[in-house]
Order: sequence, then C-alpha cells, then structure tokens
Amino acid sequence: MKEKIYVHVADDHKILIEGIIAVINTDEDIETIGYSLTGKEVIDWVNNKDNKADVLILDITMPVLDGIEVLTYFKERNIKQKVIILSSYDDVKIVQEMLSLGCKGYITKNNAGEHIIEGIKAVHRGEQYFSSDLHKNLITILSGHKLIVDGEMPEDMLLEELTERELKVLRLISKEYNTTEIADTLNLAISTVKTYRKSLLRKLKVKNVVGLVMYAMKHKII
Amino acid sequence: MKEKIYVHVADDHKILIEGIIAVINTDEDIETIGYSLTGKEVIDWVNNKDNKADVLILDITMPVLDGIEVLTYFKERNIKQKVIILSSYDDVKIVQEMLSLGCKGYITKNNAGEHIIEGIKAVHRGEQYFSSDLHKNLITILSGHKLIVDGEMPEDMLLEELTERELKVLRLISKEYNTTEIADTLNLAISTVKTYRKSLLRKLKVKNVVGLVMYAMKHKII
DNA sequence: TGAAAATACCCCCTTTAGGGGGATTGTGTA
DNA sequence: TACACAATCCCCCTAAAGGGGGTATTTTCA
Repeated sequence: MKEKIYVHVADDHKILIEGIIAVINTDEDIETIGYSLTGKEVIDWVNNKDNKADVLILDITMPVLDGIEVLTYFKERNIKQKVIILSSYDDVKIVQEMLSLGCKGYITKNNAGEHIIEGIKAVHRGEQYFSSDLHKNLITILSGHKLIVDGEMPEDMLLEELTERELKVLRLISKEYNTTEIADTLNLAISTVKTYRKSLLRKLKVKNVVGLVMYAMKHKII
Repeated sequence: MKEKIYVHVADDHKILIEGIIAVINTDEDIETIGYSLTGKEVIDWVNNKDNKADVLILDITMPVLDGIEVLTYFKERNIKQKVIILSSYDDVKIVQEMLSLGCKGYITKNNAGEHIIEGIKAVHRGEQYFSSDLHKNLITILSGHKLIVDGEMPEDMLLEELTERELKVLRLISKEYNTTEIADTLNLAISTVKTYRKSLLRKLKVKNVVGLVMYAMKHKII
C-alpha cells in the first residue's frame, strides 16, 4: 500500500489556494492538509508538532512574512519539509535566491496544474523540480552543476550578488528612508550607509535611486 | 426552469483560472464557458459571435493586453457583457479607474470563492458588486452616488489628479532621467520640471522620488 | 592557513533634489 | 466676466545624493 504525500499550501490569495487544492486533490497519491494565508501562519504551522506535511507549496509575495523570510527561517532551523516555490516571476535572480535558500522546486503560476502534481511527486522523491518554462540551461547553471549545454548566459542577466547589508539598505531606501534615517535604523554611521548606496548603484548598474527602487520592485525585494 | 449564467474567465495564471472554475462550478446556476490567458484572447473571444457568456471575470495584470485595455475596448464598442474585475489591488485609484471604464464588479483575490459566486449573480441581476473588504463608503462615493452614509472619506485615500505634464514627468523620472534630462526631452526649462517634481511630491503625498516611483509602479503608470 | 569578501568607517568634492516662495500666459467654464 | 487651473518660467536656499578615493576589522571558505 502506497503512502500518501501530504501537502500544505501557502498563498495570500485564497482563491488561488482553492484552485491548487482542487487540482492537487485530483491525484490520489497526494492530499492537502491545511493552508496558510501569510508567512507567519506558515511558521506557526511548521512549529506545530502535529503537522505531518511532506511538501510545502509556497508563494513568494505574502503579507506579514514573505516567502523569502519563510525560506530563511526554514534554512536557519534545518526544517525537513520540502519547499516548492509557486511564483509569478520567472526571473533568474529570484530563482537563484530561492535555490540558495534551499527550495527544492520552482513552478511558475503560468504553468497548469499538472505540473504541480509532477513537481510535488518529484521533490518528494528527493529530486529537484522546475517548470518547463524556466530555461533549461538556466536551471543546470543555477543548480550548481556546471554543465553548460548549448550556450553562455546573457551577460546582463548576471548581476553581482547583493550582501545582507546591501539588501537591508535597499529595503529601507524603498520605504522612502533617506541616508540618515537608514543609519539610525540600522545603527550605522551615515558614511557607512553612503558606502552601501554606492555599491548598490554599482552592482545593479543603475544611475540613481530610481533604478534601485525599480530593481527592488521587479525582484520582489520589497 | 431557471436559466444558467454563463461565465468566461480571463487571467494570465492558469492555476488561478482552474481554481475559479472549480469554485464557480460548485454552484448549479452558473457555468463557465472557456477562459483567456491574455487580453488579446478576451478580445478575440468577445468578437466571436458564438460566445454566449453573460459575465466576464477579468484580471487586471495580463500580458499582451491588460485588463484596463480590455475594458477600454469594451467601453468604446458598447459591449453588453458584464465585467467583474478580479484583482490583487484594493487601491482606491485602481478601483476608481475600473469603475469609470464601466466594470460592474470588483473583487479582490483575497476574498474567498463564495464572493465570486455572489458577485456573478449580483451583476447578472444588473446590480453592482464589490468585495466586502473594499470600504463601503468608498464604493458609494466612487460609484457616483453621492450618498455618504456614515462619515467622511479618510483624507489620504483621495489623491489629487495628476495633469498630463505631471504624468509625463513622472514617467521620465521612472526611467532614471534626472531633471536636466527631463527638461531636454520635453523641451522645457529646468525650472519648469522642478515645479512639476514639487507638485508631484505634494499631490501624491510622498517624501521623495522613491515614493513617486513606487506610486508609478503600483498604479501601472509605467 | 591565507586570500577574498563583507562590514564598517573616514575624507573631499560636485551635482541633484527638494522646500518655499512668486509670476505670467492661456483656456475653459460657472 | 471673473475665477480656477494648467502650463511655463524665475529666485533663493538647504539637504541629500552621488563620485572617487582610502583604511581597518572580521568572517567566510577554498
């Protein structure tokens, strides 16, 4: 007798959760057990000993705590449940960030329901799973297997990684904070924050704070 | 014998469409007939004489043609089908714009499936329908019925309209142009562009250019 | 263990943004 | 016709952003 795979779904749009559950439950090997509407609910759920879910379907954009913060929490505590990111974005930077935070699968919302079922089964078997619409080369490169198959990456897609501090500064910039306010918030000297602002402009290859905010919005850093 | 209400769903995320259809089909008075993944598909569908849908569920953010453009098309051609916007945004400005373009209902994605069914039935009866999470006063005011029921609007929700010139400047700001470059592009004096920048900050009640860009992104001005 | 990267701070300097006024034209409309 | 308002330009001034260097400590990781 085959054991069922138990799945928990987290997304801030309830209608989407209902859809995912409807799709997932068409497969007899998989069963959904509960859902979360915010990142905080996910954390509460994972800290509940009775939770017996094997796989978590996680949206990136959620109120209270977003998917990135949830994944970070998982990574810090070595939580065993496999996570599949279900996202609107097929952006390299985001996929990369999610992978580095330990997610096992990445499916775009454009992909039909069948892929979710495939994905759940794959990560449950211990494999990695990615939507077919995420470019194949990209995946092999990002996964750390250096098997470039048939071409180089477009140069402008590979921006330098931002450090923790730079990300924090970028998030505060996006909240309309000026340098002084950021320094106060992070308990840093104004000169230090200025340094981070300059490295952000350099790394993201943008002209000014407008470019920074656009980057932050596009990449869901805020 | 009661006639069924036929519904067409448009959203760029197929998984969400599947969810909506699953939810809608639980009601025996409503039946879904087809879906669209882009605004262009919606236009094609509406131009097909065989289409017998009564209600269109329309997402705002879609590739090729977005919900705003679809609604504009509908308005220009006096198309009879009732439109319900299904959106992530509960932003006043957006709701207002959609209403002015003739949509009959507005439901946020945070709202559970039951509301969609309610909404479909309401607009089919010729009523307007709005998610309960959209503030009631807001709705009566925005709909043009000047019946303020129990209080004034929160002041900061009603932002001043931007003029043509201000919008042009805002769009260029969002392209990382500085004041001098904007002046050159629009053939204006630097002082003039400065004036527009100041009025943008004042009208949108934001602190700096970051707030302007955030506004522009949220309101799909860029 | 040793080099690289991240973190944190400093200097000097120029350009840009933003706050607070004011003025002139033209157009539409109550 | 009087008034509102959009569009255009001007002044003065301060605050903030950004460009280009530099240094010292700690952390990370091959």
